[in-house]
Amino acid sequence: MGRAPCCDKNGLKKGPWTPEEDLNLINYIQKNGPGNWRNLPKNAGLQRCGKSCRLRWTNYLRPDIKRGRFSFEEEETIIQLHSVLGNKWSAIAARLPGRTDNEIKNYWNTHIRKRLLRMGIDPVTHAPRLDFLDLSSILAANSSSFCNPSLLNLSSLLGSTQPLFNPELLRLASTILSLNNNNNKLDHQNINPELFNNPQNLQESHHLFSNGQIPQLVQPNNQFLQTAPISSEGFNNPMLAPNNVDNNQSNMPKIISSSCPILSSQENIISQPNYVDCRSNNSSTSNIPSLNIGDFPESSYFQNLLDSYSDDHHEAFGLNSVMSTPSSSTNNTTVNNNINSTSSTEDEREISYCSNLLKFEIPESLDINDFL
DNA sequence: AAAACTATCAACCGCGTAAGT
DNA sequence: CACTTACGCGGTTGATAGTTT
Repeated sequence: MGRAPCCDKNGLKKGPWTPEEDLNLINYIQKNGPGNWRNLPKNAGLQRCGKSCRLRWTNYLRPDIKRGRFSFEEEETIIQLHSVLGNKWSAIAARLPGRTDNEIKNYWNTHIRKRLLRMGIDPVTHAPRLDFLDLSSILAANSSSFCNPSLLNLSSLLGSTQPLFNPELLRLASTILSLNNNNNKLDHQNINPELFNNPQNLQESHHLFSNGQIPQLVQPNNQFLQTAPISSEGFNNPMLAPNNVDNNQSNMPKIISSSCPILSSQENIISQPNYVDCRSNNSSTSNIPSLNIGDFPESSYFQNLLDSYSDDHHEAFGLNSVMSTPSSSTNNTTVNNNINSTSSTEDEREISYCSNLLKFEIPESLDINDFL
């Protein structure tokens, strides 16, 4: 069955609305209320298609529309909801009072999507993607820093806009570690467990485990990445290593700390309930939690990062809170002390996701040419 | 100063579907 | 039940403002 045209388009105006047209539409809707869009233009004396009138009203003229920059909380809410709902812009907009689906869609495509790509996160699946990264440009731009044998802060290496749980960077870190290890084995005690919380990094870092055994992980799609049993020798497994280690006992590059405001717990170690609890001092396999990320069928890597953060912060950003209390997200200002929710710049927001996750100390013997 | 390029966002288009006849 | 109509949604376009060269 052919679709009926929404209106007769002959002689109807298109393009940007004039102030007079806006006034006509506002006046008419104030008197008669919205609805019956097909007849509205004729009744309101507008040479417009009803669809155009509806769009103008719902996206621009409606009195309850909130205009201006999206707050950090709104942005976080959008990301979380998108990880669950996908491109259901109207559903997302329903949870963001004052924001229209069109506005959210535009903001997603022009800001959030690009940021996620820079972070190495697939904006569709919210899963880490190595192929989205242009690591060569990053390295080239910072090669002078690499050649400096002194302390290298990865944050400065990446510039202020580069996030630090970028999977490619984690892979680079893994490579640095492996290249500089004379025994081609890791000194597990110096490894930030977050390095392995990314399933892809974990998969690619399989050779880094001295015993070749990697904890079992379940991806969001519930497929097992690694099924090898976990060694009972906890110290051979970086995910289970105690955190009271001596960072000075090796000439390995040292991952000094993890202090990402979103990701880290007060213990400076990732609390990632859906993965391995790195805080455990007990190396027994019996204490390894079930690594199932299936609480939400469409949960994502990023989702879990955010949720892990929220677990430690009174569910300030938990998915449940977002889903159940549409307006709470915009009112919540307790999320993070490091995040200025209203005045943060684009770069600051990105940094807030993951700043200072990793800091590396690069030994003098390391040759940057190996990476270029 | 001007051309070229990029980012933004309002508006349009076509499709799916609920509601009406 | 079949058909028609209207609405709402998501993808896309294009005008314009801003930035870079």
